[in-house]
Amino acid sequence: MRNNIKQQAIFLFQKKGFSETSIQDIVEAVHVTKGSFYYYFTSKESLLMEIHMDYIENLLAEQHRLYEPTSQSAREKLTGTVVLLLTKIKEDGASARIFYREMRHLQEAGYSHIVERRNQFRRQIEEVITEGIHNREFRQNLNPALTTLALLGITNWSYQWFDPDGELSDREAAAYFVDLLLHGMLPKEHE
Amino acid sequence: MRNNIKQQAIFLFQKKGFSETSIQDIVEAVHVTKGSFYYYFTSKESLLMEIHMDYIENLLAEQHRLYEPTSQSAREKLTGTVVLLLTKIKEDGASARIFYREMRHLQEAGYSHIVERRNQFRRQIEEVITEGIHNREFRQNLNPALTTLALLGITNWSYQWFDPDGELSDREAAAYFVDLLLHGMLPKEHE
Amino acid sequence: MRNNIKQQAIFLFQKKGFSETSIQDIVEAVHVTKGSFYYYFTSKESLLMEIHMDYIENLLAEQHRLYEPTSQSAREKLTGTVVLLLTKIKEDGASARIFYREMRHLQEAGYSHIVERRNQFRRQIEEVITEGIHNREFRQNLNPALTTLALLGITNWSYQWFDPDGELSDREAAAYFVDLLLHGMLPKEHE
Amino acid sequence: MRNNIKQQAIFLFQKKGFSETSIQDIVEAVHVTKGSFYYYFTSKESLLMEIHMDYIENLLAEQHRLYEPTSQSAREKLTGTVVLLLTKIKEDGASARIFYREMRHLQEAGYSHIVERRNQFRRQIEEVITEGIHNREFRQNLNPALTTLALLGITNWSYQWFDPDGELSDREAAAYFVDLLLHGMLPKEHE
DNA sequence: TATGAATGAGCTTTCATTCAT
DNA sequence: AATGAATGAAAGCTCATTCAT
Repeated sequence: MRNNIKQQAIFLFQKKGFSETSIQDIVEAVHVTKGSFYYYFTSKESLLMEIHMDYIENLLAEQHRLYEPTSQSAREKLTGTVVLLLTKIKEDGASARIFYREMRHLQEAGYSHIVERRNQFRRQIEEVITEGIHNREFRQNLNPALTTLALLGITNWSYQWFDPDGELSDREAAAYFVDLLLHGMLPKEHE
Repeated sequence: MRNNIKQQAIFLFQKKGFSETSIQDIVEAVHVTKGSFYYYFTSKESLLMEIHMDYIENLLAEQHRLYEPTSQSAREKLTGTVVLLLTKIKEDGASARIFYREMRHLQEAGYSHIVERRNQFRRQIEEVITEGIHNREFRQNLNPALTTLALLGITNWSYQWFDPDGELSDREAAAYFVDLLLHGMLPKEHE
Repeated sequence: MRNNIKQQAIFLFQKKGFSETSIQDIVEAVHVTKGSFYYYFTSKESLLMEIHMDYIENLLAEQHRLYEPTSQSAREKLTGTVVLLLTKIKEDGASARIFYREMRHLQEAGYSHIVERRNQFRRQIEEVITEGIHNREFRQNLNPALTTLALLGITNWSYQWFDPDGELSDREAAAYFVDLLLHGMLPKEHE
Repeated sequence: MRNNIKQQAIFLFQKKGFSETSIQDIVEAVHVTKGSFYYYFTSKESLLMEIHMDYIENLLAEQHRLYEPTSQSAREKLTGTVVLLLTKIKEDGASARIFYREMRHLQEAGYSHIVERRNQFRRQIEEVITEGIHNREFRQNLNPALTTLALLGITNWSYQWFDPDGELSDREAAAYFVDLLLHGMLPKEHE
């Protein structure tokens, strides 16, 4: 039940937006009464918070799993990150879209917490890039912070156009973006 | 007056969101009455539409001006595009954020129109890239559509973190992103 | 309209209690819509506050008028006070009952204000009694504070049983209570 | 358990009011579940009725014990009554305050019953006064009904200001009020 | 050109109560 | 004896919009 409500809410928040989705909308979709909703959740906003928490904690856990093996090169980790983010769209696209759009409806305390976790995710990517620079896997004059923001821009923007049922698969898109990021748009000198 | 209302609305929509901003909020900010608002605008949504139209039409006009001179290389046009988009944040940040966040509140007719104009902007970037491939300015196996989406991802995501009053200027950020897109992250072979 | 709402609210609050009276109840009695209510009052509680303010300010004004003439004896002032309070029941009984019963529904700020004004009314009665003791109009071992509380107890309790349409008039009740307070229940010594 | 619930309810009803106290509030205070509440009480209102019954029956019993000994003078009985009522504040203040404030939430049948018992208490005081008049303990032109209401006003109003932990004890307050009622405020003639 | 009164639909939330277990 | 899930009605309040002036 609790989970049922959450799933329907994710679907509706993503489709119509948090403010535009009423508790009525949610309980109608789940075929229960408003009373039931408030038996399981203390407020509409606490439901949103829970959705945010589920999403970011899961993402951080996957990032942790990805970066753990010390044997991997920075380049492999970076590729893994892009794949992770694009794959998430297929599986968790609705949650992700909510995450990047409805955060402002959280109240101060929850908001700060989510921002902190979100920054953590970003900083860990920055570290991988810094590592790659030291390794000489990447070029020396890269700016890790800006490069991370570029990477996140590319992947997060995908939530606006990527169609999991379209011709282009998540892995193909990820592969293309990694290649673009690594090699750039210019022809190789010997071409 | 009309313009006054629009400016305050842009500020409030950006700060609090479209749904969270009431007509009351707007008219209080402008120091007029609700009646006045409805003298100038037929609905809250038509005001939003107008804000969207102003933004996209202005953007398309600037794109037109940028791409017109046939003497320019694809690379120069691309650089210009990134600079244009990042510069807009400083000057028009609020409108831009509304544009990418509140579009869903437009009703069908307006929505489609905006989407069409937005696609037009995107396709014209695609064309520049295609041109550059033919020119051999860019490498031959670039995917113009995906590359454009990467470029838009990087620039549009900037609205989430770019601080016009921060240390990094809009031009510096643009320069870095263009360089990253063109050369990629890997070291040059002879390095 | 504003006043109309207030009058009906006073009637309903007195009859059913503040919490038990819904905005719906009030607007139905006035034959307007809920929207109208909130056009005139910012909240149910602010309406209650206004009722309290009207009541206590009016009472203090009447007390002021009563105590002003310096020619009057303490005894006359005291008589006037009892008459004032009992007369108010006939004219303002509903407001009075609300005043002594629903104060706790005011929020902190308003509550403190009302308490302060209420104490002021009480202290001014105390002063009259103190004055009468110095004058030797009253006996020397009276406790002004407790005597005032006794007087207020007698009059305020009247709101529980006094029927303005009954056989006993307000003036008769007042006369009796003044006499009782002044002379007590015991027979005179020479009786 | 049953009693536990009742005690907590008395505390909460007195502190927050009947309507403002939810079943949830009560069961949380007792550390049981809502289901348990309804195992012991049929409704919130029946709990209130029971509190009222406990209070008034106890009060009547104490009055009975007080008035029984035929040897006592009317004056002694009256003094006993005032002491009884003021002492009750210290011991049963919460119940008393509920009694005089929340009666209106009882439904018709229970309400009438309580009113009847309450009147009985009042009438028995009236009888003592009537007795005292016949005895010539009190002056001949006393009105027993109004005098009783004055006495009840003084004592019941005490629930609004009397602080059992303050400097003034219940017995001292009672003594003062009895003295005031018996002798009045005026100086003795030979003073 | 501008106002202010009025509306009605809808919102989030609370709560006494029921009932199968 | 006690629980916890579920309900439905109603609460206070907000808000885009209308319209006579």
